[in-house]
Amino acid sequence: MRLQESGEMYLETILILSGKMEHVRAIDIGEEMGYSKPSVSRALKILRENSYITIDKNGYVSLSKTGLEVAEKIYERHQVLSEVLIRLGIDPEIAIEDACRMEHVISDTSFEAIKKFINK
Amino acid sequence: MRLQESGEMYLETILILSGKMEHVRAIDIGEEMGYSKPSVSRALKILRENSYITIDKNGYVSLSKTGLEVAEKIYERHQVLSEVLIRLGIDPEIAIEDACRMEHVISDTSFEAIKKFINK
DNA sequence: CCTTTCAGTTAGCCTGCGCTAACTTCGTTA
DNA sequence: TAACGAAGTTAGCGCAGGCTAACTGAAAGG
Repeated sequence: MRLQESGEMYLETILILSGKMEHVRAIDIGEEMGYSKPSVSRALKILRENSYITIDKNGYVSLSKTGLEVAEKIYERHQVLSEVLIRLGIDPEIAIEDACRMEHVISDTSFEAIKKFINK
Repeated sequence: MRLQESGEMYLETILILSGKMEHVRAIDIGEEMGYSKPSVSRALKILRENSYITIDKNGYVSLSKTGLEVAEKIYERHQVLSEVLIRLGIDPEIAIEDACRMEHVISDTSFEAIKKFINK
């Protein structure tokens, strides 16, 4: 199952929250993303059914191997793209917003080229 | 009415086709974009209701002032972003595909910064 | 111990935007 | 003139992914 932009955002959010708190629950994800509980509940169900995450009996959400791979890939893009835009002189707030949308639409090829470019 | 990515693509396509042919019809747009006639018909109806285009009695589609502004804005982004990616060494085919998705998600601010960057 | 609160789920709605099937309309051609 | 083909429209489906309302179940407090 091919993950949509929405699914990628959930995985990235889970990764980020995992760095901030011991246990990540659906409610935390909803608060972070500004979504309602049912929206999160359904999204997590789909991610779980496709083995991107696991949810234990306490409701704690963890990324699976593939989920982590996706989340890290998107998060790296987020970081690198923000960095590029900020270096071009854009206000960090706007840069981050734009990076957040661009991170889902760029091909691996283009992203690698951009990354290589800023690393020199 | 805030235009979605889909609406922007239709306007951009109309602009491009206007440069290639005398009169642009719904069927031409559908062929160019790979969409069915009903999809195009409905999209054009919405664009017409929101005054982005006009359609004369022959079925010839024209961009209105605002429609043309949007189309040119998107088309410029398309050109500039493709150019940037190609300069980074990316295969033109991939560069164009990526530009085609990025053109809808970048803020004016970031786009202007990127444009300024490649112009020197 | 009962009640409240919090987290999560289920049911079902809405919008955007693809699609097919089937109809209309009109111009060309046998 | 009858029929065919091309273009456009209407009706209605499907999926993604938001939402609210309302339910369940467990923990916590008076």
